[in-house]
Amino acid sequence: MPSQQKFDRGDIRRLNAVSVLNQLRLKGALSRANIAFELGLTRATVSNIIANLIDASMVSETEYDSGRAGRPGLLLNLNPAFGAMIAVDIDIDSISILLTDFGQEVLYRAQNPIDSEGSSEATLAIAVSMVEKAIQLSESKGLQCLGICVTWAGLVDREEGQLAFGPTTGWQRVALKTTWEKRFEVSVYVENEAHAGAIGVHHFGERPGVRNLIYLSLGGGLAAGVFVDGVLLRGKLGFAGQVGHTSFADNGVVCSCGKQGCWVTEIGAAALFRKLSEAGVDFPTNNASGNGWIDCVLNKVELGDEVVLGVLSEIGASVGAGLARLVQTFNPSMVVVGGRLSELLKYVEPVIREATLNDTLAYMTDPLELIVGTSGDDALRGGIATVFDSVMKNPKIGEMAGN
Amino acid sequence: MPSQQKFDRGDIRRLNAVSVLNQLRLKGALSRANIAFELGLTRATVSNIIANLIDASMVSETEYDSGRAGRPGLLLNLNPAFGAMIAVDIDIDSISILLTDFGQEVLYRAQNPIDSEGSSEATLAIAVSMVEKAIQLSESKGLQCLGICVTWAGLVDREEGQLAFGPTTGWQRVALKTTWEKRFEVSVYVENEAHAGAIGVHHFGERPGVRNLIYLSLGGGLAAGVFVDGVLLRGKLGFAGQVGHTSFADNGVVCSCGKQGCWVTEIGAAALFRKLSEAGVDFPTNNASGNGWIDCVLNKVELGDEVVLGVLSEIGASVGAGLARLVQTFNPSMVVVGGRLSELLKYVEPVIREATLNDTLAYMTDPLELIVGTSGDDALRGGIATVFDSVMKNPKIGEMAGN
DNA sequence: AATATAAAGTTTACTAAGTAAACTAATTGA
DNA sequence: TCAATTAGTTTACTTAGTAAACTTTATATT
Repeated sequence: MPSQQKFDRGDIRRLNAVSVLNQLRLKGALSRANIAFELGLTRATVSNIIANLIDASMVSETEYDSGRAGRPGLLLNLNPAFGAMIAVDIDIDSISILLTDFGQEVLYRAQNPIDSEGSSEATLAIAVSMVEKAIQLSESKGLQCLGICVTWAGLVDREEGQLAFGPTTGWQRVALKTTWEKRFEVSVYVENEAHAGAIGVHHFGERPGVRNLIYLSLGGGLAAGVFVDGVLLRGKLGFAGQVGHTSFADNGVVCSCGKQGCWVTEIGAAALFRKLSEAGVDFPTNNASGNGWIDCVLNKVELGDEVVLGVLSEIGASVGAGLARLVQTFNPSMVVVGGRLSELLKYVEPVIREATLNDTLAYMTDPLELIVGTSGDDALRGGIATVFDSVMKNPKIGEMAGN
Repeated sequence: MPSQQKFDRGDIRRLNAVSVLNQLRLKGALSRANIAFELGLTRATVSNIIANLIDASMVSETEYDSGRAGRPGLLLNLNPAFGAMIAVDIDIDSISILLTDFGQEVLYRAQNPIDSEGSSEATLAIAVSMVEKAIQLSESKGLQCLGICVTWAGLVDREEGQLAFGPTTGWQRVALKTTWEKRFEVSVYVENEAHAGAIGVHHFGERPGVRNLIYLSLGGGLAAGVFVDGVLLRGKLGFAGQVGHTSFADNGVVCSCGKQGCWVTEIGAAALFRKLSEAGVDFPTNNASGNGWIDCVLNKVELGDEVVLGVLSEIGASVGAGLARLVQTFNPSMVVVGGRLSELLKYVEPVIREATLNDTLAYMTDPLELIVGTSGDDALRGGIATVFDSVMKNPKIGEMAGN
């Protein structure tokens, strides 16, 4: 099968409708004429497409765009009332959920702790109850749920909709998509946490639509989501970006994966925990498998604790050295370090930057935008973006008129 | 600007015409009905497109496809007489050229030595005379030249059509596209050698069109060309795949790039040269910067020289260790090791395979196809493919009727 | 040998989704 | 007040598909 098969007239309408929705997503309120200008379509065509989208209640007219000479344009927006979208992130010791409307405004946000050693059944039961609550809430606002995206830091089989393998939890082949789709009667998507984080930054970050982006998710685990020429790198089985388990230190620590000296063993949460202990820093060590101790360390950093900053600098240098490899490999325009540990590492951002540039051919990084530390919601936002994209790419024009 | 702008009716015809040409490229002689079945178009539509392509003389009818019940189909092929395509590869100590017709049959192949320390002017003068000869030859066969692709192991600025920086030669900003386009009056493309090699394998290799492929070009330098979901990874500036200069050995040799312990210093030609010397192997050491000595080593390997095989095994282990990082990063279905040194390394292919799998999560490589050693023409073939693709993607239907 | 069946390619009528250009509507500014 | 300007709609047209009937040319069967 070649890379692309045939195209027919339906494709052109569908693709143009997606382009229109994408404009509204990226730029907010726009008139038909604005959109026509941006896309190079005629006003007639855009009017036509918009009529369909309004019929489908995906787009709504809001206010007039006055202030200029000439007839004022009628501004259009994604219709918030079209429905609700849900993202769930299952982390090592907590589950987070985010509910937004179709206009991508947050309606609800919650986080519940889970037992980091718990079974997949126990964990998923909590997730289910959180989703139920979110769906109730959206229905109470008259919004039907458009889809649910679950993100998770492990290998994900998107087609089967299952968690294929979790390096930290040990979970294997945990089915989710089919079960939840039956239960909630909406489309369910499963994504790798780093991939979702990259999607979140790509969709909602400082440069929406940035075409060449490396997103590093650094917490208990370590993985990357990479956008290449505007497309998320997935690989043959969808497991691309497992950079945490690439060898890094010659005489490193034995990793959970069985190998020795993986990058994650030098910069992941376990590495921080180990190095802080070695440095004699006083912090709660009773629950190493959770994330609770990180708050304490964060506190110390904010107070300018030199010893902790020293440890972070050491880790930052290793973050940069590894990033350099990725930069040489991908030649991105932007690198974002996210995940729980990025909240700490942003205090040693210069170290990371220097280590990265130091190990990179100068030509590669001309210029390179490096951001350390994000909102912490990257994966959740990426989950929302995933639901949004799949709704957007399948507008079902005509089918859901008067819905 | 969003990832894709508008689509109009012209696009659909153009894209379908490309799909048709792609079928003919991949599968050779096909009838209109065959193509219609493969692409899911109607026979009427394919007939229509084919009429255009025959008008443009890109496609020709050859023989009848009898043997079945029913009216026999008229088999179609890419029309060799449509024109000639030229690929030039500028290597460290030689220039190679390949001339094919539009049916991708080789018409001429040549190789000339160059002074590996020579100036860019001197080198390009030789390249120009080789191209002139090839063009003369194609014109003597009544073929007009459709394009020239020049490949080169260094950073390439495709848009400007210049060699931006050559790590081995030290060349900087050597303009080529504009000069040659003026001189030869045809389109000229410039490509990085590893990218071209990947294109060559993707286009002409054992799995044409393989969607997730890592191609490693291993010679004096070391770089990768990577296909991700069917698309060649280029990166922001087009410099993606510079994996040779990623740090690899903790206490490694100082590299030509100024850093220490780059992967290329452990597995590139210089590494082989160094390790053979250390092992006391007797081979011509008078011209380390060229490739002449490799033939001698190849000879020894073919005779089963244990010491040389030992050195190669050592290098093979490092090749595999580095490949593992790339496999973890890209999750490919196929890895091909090409370039001059691959002719030697194929004798230690099991070592490379084991080292690769040993450092890779098992889930990633289920299965992984690894090929070490190629025809040696990967970049040239990729150059031909580049010219072909650009002609194919811009069929100029109607414009060149009766050409 | 005559006829049925099968498949390839063409023709015809139709349709969807663009475009261009004219038209109508609603503002600002001289 | 009225010209200029811009937004959105309407109309006539074009392109490139589809479906289905038709023609052509083969093989298979009686």
